[in-house]
Amino acid sequence: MLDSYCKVLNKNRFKVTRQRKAILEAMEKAHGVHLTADDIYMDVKQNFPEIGISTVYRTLELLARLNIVHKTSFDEGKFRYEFCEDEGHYHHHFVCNGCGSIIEVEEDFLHHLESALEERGFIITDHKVQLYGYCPECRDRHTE
Amino acid sequence: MLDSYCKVLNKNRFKVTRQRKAILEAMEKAHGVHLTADDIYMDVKQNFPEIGISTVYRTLELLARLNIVHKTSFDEGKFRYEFCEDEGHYHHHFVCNGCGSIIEVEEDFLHHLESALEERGFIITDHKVQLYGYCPECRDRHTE
DNA sequence: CTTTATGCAAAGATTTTGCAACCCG
DNA sequence: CGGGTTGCAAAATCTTTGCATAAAG
Repeated sequence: MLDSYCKVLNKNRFKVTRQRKAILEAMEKAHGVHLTADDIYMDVKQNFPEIGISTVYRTLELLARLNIVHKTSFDEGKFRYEFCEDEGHYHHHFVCNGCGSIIEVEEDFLHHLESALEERGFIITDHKVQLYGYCPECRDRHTE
Repeated sequence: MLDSYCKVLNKNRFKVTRQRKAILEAMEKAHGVHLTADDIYMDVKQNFPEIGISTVYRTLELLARLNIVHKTSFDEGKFRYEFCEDEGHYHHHFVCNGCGSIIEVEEDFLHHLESALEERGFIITDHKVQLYGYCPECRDRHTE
């Protein structure tokens, strides 16, 4: 798992440093949880006090560029990061208005999502869908 | 339109100030566009140079609490604001990876959304779904 | 060894807050 | 009038950047 990420780094001629390994390990340890840069910084710092927060940001940006981690905003004014493979290509989350907990959701369509969650005792008050891609104007520039 | 928002302010014992009216007008003028606080600040400043950016933030926060505007992040590191009524309760957006333009989408389910957009010449590369509400633990506290 | 990566500190960007002056109702 | 509201400046957050030093390959 961790090794495969290191291979991706090597393959792209990026160095596998202690810091990068520590960050990947911290994220692996918190599997399924959406971490902020600061969450990761605090965790890595325990065993690696010299690490700087800028290294964490730079590493996360690199991992995002390599499609190893996914960077998302849950409308909190900061970003959270998770491994891409945790949910494949698409991202379905439930955000609790009460405690702010973020829960992964598996189903494919919204009405399924909602009724499945409500059967499990959740109350859905709102949802948001964001599609990403290329609009007709940018399409040709992209496919060239 | 603007009047109805002022009524909501009055009804909740908030004052209808020149600044609040100017901010609502700026948002109405840009109907359908998702504005940042700074977009609104810059626009209002043209006819109202004394306005402060903190007034814009405080007003937007108030309007969001009153369900007049909706505050969302499009993963840009800042928030954007739009009138709630523009799309009812739910929020469907298309974000172009090329130019960053944000386009409203009407349909109700993801597969419909995607095929409809692709028929119109869009390329969909990714999507994100976020549901908001209460998890079973927070549910009772909320419905009390 | 050479190049990339790091840590620190400083800067940027966005948003929030304290407080005296101001103005809506 | 009186209390909510504003503008300003300063602070708080989160994130990025410049640069000399360190370390990976």
